Amino acid sequence: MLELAILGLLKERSMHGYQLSKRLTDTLGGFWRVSYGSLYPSLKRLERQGAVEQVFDVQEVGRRKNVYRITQLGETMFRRLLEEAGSDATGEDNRFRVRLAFFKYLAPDSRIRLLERRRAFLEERLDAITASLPTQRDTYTLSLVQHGRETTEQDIAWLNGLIAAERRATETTTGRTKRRSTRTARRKERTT
Amino acid sequence: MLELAILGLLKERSMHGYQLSKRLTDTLGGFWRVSYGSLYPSLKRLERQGAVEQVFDVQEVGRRKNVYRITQLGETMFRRLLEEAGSDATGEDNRFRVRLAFFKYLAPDSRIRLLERRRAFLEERLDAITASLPTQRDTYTLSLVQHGRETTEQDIAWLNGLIAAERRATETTTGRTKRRSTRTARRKERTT
DNA sequence: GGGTAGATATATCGGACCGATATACAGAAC
DNA sequence: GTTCTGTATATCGGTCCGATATATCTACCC
Repeated sequence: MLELAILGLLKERSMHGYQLSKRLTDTLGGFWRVSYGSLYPSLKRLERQGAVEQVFDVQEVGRRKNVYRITQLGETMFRRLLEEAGSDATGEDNRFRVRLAFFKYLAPDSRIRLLERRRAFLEERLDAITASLPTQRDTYTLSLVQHGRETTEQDIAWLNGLIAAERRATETTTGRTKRRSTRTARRKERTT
Repeated sequence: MLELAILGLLKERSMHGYQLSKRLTDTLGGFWRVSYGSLYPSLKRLERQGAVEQVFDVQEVGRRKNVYRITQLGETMFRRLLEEAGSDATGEDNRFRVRLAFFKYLAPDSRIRLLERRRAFLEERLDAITASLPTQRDTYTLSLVQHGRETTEQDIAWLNGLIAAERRATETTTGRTKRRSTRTARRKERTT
């Protein structure tokens, strides 16, 4: 995940570790502050693999700053990691966030596929939460689970918005080719 | 974190690993499904430390099931871990969820203190998010960050509810003992 | 009986990531 | 001048994850 994030950020412009860390906490909306204990080793690993390389600015004399630039191999790695079907929609929530942050590099249909898988995952989580609700006898765990339910519902609503927008964009593009087809009725087909 | 969770669950009743895993995903509202790759080693570690011990049920003959019971030492450890001011309100979100799940074992004033620290942390996060909003030029990261902002706001509102409820409970209790003293003015005294 | 499918149950390995900690230099504040 | 805050890199021990392997129990069908 970290490798994907680093490569994705370095695609935009070359940076050093400290900057990467800041940009990362920014684009991830405050969740997941990367630890330097993972960032710097990861950066070195990527350099060893030839995915990134150091940029030596002649201007900079005094202060030590390890500025990295993404290589061709790094670009390829980035594509592979981004496309990879892995446990991205599933599993830890930040996994999905990182992928979403680099959605612009993904093909529209891949985007929709990923969003839908994420939604399916969250709907499963929602079902599990709802099922576990009546078993909560403790005030605090009850509140915790209820709040979790609401948050999950809002996450799903947000995803629905993203999916709809993505479809609209696709439709407009294809619509330019094949005129009429203002159909928006989509089949929900919940696998329950 | 896992140790705290295990001990807290074993306080209610003795269980084996598989049961612990299920109960944990339940009480945590679907976030954080513990991996067996951390659960079983953790259980062994706790046994080695004398915090838990195996229960041998004579009835059970066939199937191997390692049922664990919390010991006196384990109870002490649980107290320590729960009380511990560590990076609980701060840092990873599940840390806080686990603590909240065992709030009933915490003194009311400790509860309020923890909730307020959590709120302060989330407010800082909210500020950071708001500050980073105008820098987002990408549609997707913008949406991501905006959604993060809303989620954080709702988290804070939820915390406010919990804090209010906690205060109401405290007030009623102390009111019964020492009549007047509707003092609610709290000194924030941020240790910055 | 035989087959197999799915839930229950434990275990381990390599590696990703964290949290704490140390170090050092820059610029501003006073 | 000194002190404080922000920038910057580095490393260590340890927790936790994800994949994988294995075995048993229950339930169902043929």
